[in-house]
Amino acid sequence: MIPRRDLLKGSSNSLLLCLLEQQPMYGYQIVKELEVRSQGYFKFKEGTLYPALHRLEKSGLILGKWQMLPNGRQRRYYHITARGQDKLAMEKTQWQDFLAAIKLILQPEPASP
Amino acid sequence: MIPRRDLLKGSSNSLLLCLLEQQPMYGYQIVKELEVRSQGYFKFKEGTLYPALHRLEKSGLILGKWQMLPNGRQRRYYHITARGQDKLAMEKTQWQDFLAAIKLILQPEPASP
DNA sequence: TCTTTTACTTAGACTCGCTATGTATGTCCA
DNA sequence: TGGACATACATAGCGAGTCTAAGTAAAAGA
Repeated sequence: MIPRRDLLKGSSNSLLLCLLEQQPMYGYQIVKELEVRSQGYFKFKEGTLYPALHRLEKSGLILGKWQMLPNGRQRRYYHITARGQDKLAMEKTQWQDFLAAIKLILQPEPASP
Repeated sequence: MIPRRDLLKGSSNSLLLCLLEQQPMYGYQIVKELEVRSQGYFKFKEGTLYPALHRLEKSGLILGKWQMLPNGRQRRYYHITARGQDKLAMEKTQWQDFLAAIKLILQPEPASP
């Protein structure tokens, strides 16, 4: 199985919002979580993930909060915002529309009788 | 319905190969055909389509042949090659894998008992 | 101590879809 | 005849987003 990660373009935002809707997470955790849940398919690179998170935060769709761990280390936990939830709902719909359009090409409808 | 054409990235090659597998077509026809079949969803721009066709031809996946019309005009008909058919079969599989991975994120599997 | 893992950041390359423009001809209608 | 519109292909340059690659830093484990 060869993952086609270029298919990701345009979907990564939705994936991230979707994860963060389920619970707040930090970057490194997101990478691991995506990999585990997709059974190894998604392996976000840092160069993909962090800029994406920064973009989402800048757009007000997520909010990052630094959190201090007992051992003194810091993690940046991202929470989805209300705007982010609206956006996610919209993107899910758009994703369905896209799939439907693709299906029409791959399996052309027979002409109506 | 707002088409999310950026989802197209990485899928346009497959779409084109898929169309051309069904029958040889020329550029302008492809644009129209995609729009009709997808019920208006896909509206390839020239700046998307023609470079894509050139790339596919350069990779040996399709083959363009100029054809003279009775009225003296020329059209470039593209045919899928054997390599193109192999590639398409592979991309369909990869597309399924991608969908499966997405689904795992959107609808997390319940933990096994 | 040394390696691996955790954790975040960013610069630069590359791909690919888009806008915009150019060329040229055919068709339809007034 | 002239103008508008559809047909038909091409490409330069922009922009968005993913990747490679490198840097920083500290905890955990061998």
